[in-house]
Amino acid sequence: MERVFEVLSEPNRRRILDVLRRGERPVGDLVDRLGVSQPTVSKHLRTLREAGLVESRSDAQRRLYRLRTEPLRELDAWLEPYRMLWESRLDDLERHLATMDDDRDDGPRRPPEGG
Amino acid sequence: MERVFEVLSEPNRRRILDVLRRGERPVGDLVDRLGVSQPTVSKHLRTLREAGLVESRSDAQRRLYRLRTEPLRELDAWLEPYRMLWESRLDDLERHLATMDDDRDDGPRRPPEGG
DNA sequence: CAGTAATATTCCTATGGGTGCATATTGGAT
DNA sequence: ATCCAATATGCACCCATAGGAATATTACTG
Repeated sequence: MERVFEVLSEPNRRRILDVLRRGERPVGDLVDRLGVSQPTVSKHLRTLREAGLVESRSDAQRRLYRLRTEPLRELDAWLEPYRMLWESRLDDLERHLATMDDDRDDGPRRPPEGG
Repeated sequence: MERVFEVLSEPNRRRILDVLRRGERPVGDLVDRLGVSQPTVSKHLRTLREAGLVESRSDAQRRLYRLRTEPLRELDAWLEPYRMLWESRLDDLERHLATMDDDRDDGPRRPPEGG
């Protein structure tokens, strides 16, 4: 699970998956579509393969890559208990309350001026 | 989206969310439950807050943190087109075929042995 | 104001990841 | 064997990040 998130955090890898969602593709195709170097694509494919997100088969010199859904199913399963939160009306209530006492505290802390 | 994946890739942060799923909690509670140092928890909470995954409100010296579902909904939306893949029977067919010509190629390449 | 509890931030260091460039490997054709 | 096309790997560099230890900040109490 940890690895799945790490792997999916890279934008080019998600783009690769987006392409493979349409079907099997050779590396060269992905290189063209992503507009990044061939070694970079190959490395991302390796990462994806080791995470089980894609698999490959050989066609002469080419390698055809295709999607594997299993890790994505696990991700979906991880999400499930959270999904229940916003699918219940409970969440709407909480969001309503949150709107009322809005106390975000982003920005950095500043020292008291003049002292 | 990218940031959401990065943030969720950290195990302690996912554990924090798992706890907050049950409801609002002060930092000290999270420190106890996770068994990691207080500064570490505070840093993770900051990361989570900046990613919109949690929000906080003050209760005297304490800060109560609670979950925000919005980024998780986005994650869920990202998953949607992929979910369609395994929800259609098409995927079962593909997996069936994949079982037949199984040519994973993980491990490093080895030179041909002997002549 | 002094003291204390709860939490946040800073500094430092070690580590992992992405990319470019060069090169190795694989498979097919001649 | 040689040459070419397609893809994979190795190496160096830089940037981001997690964690520990120390310290700062905030809020309450007397």
